[in-house]
Amino acid sequence: MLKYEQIALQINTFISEGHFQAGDKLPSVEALKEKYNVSKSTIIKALEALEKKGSIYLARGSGIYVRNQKRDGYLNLFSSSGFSDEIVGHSVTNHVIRVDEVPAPEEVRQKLKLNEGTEVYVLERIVHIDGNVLCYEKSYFNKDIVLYLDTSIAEGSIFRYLEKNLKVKIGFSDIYFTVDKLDIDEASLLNLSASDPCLRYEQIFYTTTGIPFDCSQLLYHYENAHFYIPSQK
Amino acid sequence: MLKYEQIALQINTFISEGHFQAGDKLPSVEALKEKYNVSKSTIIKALEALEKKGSIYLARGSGIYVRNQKRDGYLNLFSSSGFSDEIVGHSVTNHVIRVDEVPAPEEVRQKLKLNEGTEVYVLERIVHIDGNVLCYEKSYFNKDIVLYLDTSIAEGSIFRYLEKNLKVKIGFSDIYFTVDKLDIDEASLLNLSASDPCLRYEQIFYTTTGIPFDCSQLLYHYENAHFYIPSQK
DNA sequence: TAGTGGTCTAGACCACAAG
DNA sequence: TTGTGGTCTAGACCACTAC
Repeated sequence: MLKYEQIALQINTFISEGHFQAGDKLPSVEALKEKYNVSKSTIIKALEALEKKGSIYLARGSGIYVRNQKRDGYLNLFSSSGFSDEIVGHSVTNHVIRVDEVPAPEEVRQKLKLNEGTEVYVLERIVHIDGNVLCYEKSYFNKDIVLYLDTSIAEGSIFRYLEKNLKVKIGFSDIYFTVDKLDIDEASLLNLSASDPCLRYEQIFYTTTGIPFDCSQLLYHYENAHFYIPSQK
Repeated sequence: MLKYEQIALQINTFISEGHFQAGDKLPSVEALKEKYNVSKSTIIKALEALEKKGSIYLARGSGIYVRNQKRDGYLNLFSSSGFSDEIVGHSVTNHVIRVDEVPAPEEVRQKLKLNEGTEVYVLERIVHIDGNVLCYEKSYFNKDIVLYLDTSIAEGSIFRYLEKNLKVKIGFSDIYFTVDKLDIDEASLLNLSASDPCLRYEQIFYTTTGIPFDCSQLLYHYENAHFYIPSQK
């Protein structure tokens, strides 16, 4: 683990353990630099990582402050590679509907940049949070990257599996979403009624080298899903 | 303007002028460093800014590549301080319903950290995009920061006015949203029907020194509003 | 193994907030 | 004016990709 990551982690842990209130001032860069025995740039790099996550804000000429904590139960769309890591203190369970290997549909082929006839993994599952339906998810995976997938893996955190077991390096993603009405079939999956609202959410994940390997479509339950984005100018 | 900002701007302009396709490789850090006559760190800082915006991605050991361009008409929630700057090639117009000075409601007082009885500006307006209703917006402004506001200002870009005229330094913001059904009054504002879907969106803006000065509630039209987030691991 | 991005340092200098 | 965050440099060394 890199120096700046370690420092960021330590400071973050210290904050989330409740040693600071929102608005509290942290030690100055100079002080932190001496505490951790590293150069100024390294401290700043660590602090910028925390700022990006929404934990703190850096006020030039003034100091380093703890930011408001996000509302409980809100999904942070910022650092989003799956839910499981995000919602601390809530139980997330996945109910797998199916895992299959099928020829990639036209639309998926384009998004994953695959040739005609290429097979992909399809995964359908329902995600529950604290026993309530959070969303229905349909994902397609490029088999060149996601070498293997089965139901028991899909019941857990796929991204953790990809990183730890398959050594996939997840780089970035594109998120697109819009609000819509549910059709009858979709409604039954979410225990809702036809024409109820939903968030239609699409996310395409790329490796660090820019290969798209996961194209997912999600339907979020309008009463159970809430979102948060820490944004910066 | 800072060196790294200038470089970032130049590279970005070059890309958006269409000199590159998605996936194209940019010159190496070494080459850029010589081209712009700056140190390596400065180039990297510029590139990281572009990466954050979603224009490029940096692949260690491989190179710098142009990222897919976002879908047309999608609002980029990442760098979001108002719409006007975001949606290039689309006409955005604001129809102001009212601008008033009122005692801050309880909820607003908490979010803007104001004392009881403090007056705030309220602004209500409808935002149109290419002639269609995009959203209804109700904003409250801290009068200590937003010293003056009137209808003609609210018809334009408030954030540009705040930065240029009032020298407000916008730092960061918290975004919260959820999907919901419209009630009758809300529906009529958006030219929709009661119980149609909508995106209920709230954003609290802070100055660079952490003072909350704008607390806005928006209702997005479910057929006309689409969103995009370039996300990174 | 060559080339590319990324980390880290030490230190000069700048820009802003707050007293 | 003081202290604090932020930019920028030059250069050593590291980690990864792709051949």
